[in-house]
Amino acid sequence: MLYEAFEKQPQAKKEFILQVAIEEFAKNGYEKTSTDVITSRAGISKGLLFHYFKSKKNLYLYLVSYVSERLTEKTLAVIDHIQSNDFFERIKEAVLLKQQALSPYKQEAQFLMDVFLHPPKAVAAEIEELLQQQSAEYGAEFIQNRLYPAELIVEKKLRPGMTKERVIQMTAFVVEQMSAKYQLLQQNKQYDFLEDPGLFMKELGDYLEIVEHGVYE
Amino acid sequence: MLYEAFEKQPQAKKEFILQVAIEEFAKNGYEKTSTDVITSRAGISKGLLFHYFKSKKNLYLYLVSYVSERLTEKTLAVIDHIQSNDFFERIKEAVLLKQQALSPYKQEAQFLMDVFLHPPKAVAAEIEELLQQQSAEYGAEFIQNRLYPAELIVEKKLRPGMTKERVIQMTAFVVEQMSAKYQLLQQNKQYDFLEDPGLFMKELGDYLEIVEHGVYE
DNA sequence: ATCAAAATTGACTCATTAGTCAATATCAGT
DNA sequence: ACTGATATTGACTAATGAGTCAATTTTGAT
Repeated sequence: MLYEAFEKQPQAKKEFILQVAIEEFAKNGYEKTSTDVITSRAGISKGLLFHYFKSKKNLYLYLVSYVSERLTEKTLAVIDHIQSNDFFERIKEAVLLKQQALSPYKQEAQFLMDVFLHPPKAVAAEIEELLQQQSAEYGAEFIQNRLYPAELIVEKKLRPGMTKERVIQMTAFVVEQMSAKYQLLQQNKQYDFLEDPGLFMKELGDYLEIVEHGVYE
Repeated sequence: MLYEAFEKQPQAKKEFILQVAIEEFAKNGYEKTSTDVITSRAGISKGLLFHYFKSKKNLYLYLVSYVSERLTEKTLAVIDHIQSNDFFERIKEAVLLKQQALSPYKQEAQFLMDVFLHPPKAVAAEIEELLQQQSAEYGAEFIQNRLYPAELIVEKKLRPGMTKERVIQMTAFVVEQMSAKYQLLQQNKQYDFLEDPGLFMKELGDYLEIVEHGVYE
């Protein structure tokens, strides 16, 4: 078993160590995070951390996997509670629900977003592989289809030349880029959109309304 | 005069040193760039670099200023060559022209984009200030108005409830986020959109077409 | 209580890096 | 050629950080 020394520790201790590590990586990024700081904050010796994980890189990859799994779980749990049966309403509802569900996991969300946006060169290849595997395992395609269900797009109302694929592509683009944009604002502490999704949802709503009118009729 | 020891060097030498530094910072980011590598590649001693710039931070800020000025210049030069008188056509033309104009300055473009996207904490405050000042000096507002000229939006054709401001906001959002997205692809060497703007322009065109239909009539 | 295995420590190594400074080389004016 | 000023060097310092390991503590079985 990989990391068996670590895994056999009591759950509370494991979680505390991971939490500290996530905080540090989220705050400083991979390179600038010091294992000395992690160990002293977590109240364990340096030797022990390396006994558990062998290397900083392994610790980081473990965290990526751990956080990704947890957040995917939360996202999945939320996705079935969506009520709306209109394509665009549904997306707004989904974004809002997801935001709410993830609001207790701000550091984790920030950590993961950072992994995607600035994968440290030292671990880029391994991360790619790991996320690929995990997105297969957890059915990223399935989630995508729940989030942007093609069958809710009213084909007959589409403008000539417009396709469902293009609708989905543009909508996903808007949602993803908006998330990234506000993530950046949040990282620079200019806005906390997990606390108050108002501004974010307003801008998203404005854009989606334009998209809706842009693809239909 | 700031950095007078450096400024009084022959132009060619100055440019070579700056070029090397830009390359290194663009490739590695602020933290992971080593002054040892810069000096050895530039063929000068370490002491000399610090004689010129006092600190790594100063060198970085100097580069931000230098690159930002040069690229803004190039952008300004291009902006008057735009022919199109349709709001959306004009934007596509502008993006393409700008892309072409900046294609000999790939490293610089990447460096600057990186400064915006991941400002190193150690210099974040100074950068903010510097860019603020420079955007005032070089008339960022002016450029913005040339790129997204409100007077080319046909007010009478706008849907009820739609405003010119919202059109501009959404259009700018799409253009900026597309640039950021492809910048990231380029950084990960998955696509070179300065060499071949085809894919980029296709996606941008698709989106802008939806926006156009979304705001008019 | 004893003892072997496992957990844990923290001082140490080795590599790296920003920044310094005394020594040396170059140059300009006489 | 001489000299003072300026340009340039590169070995050195001090700090930091990943990873190691011999020594110590804890644990659990008998």
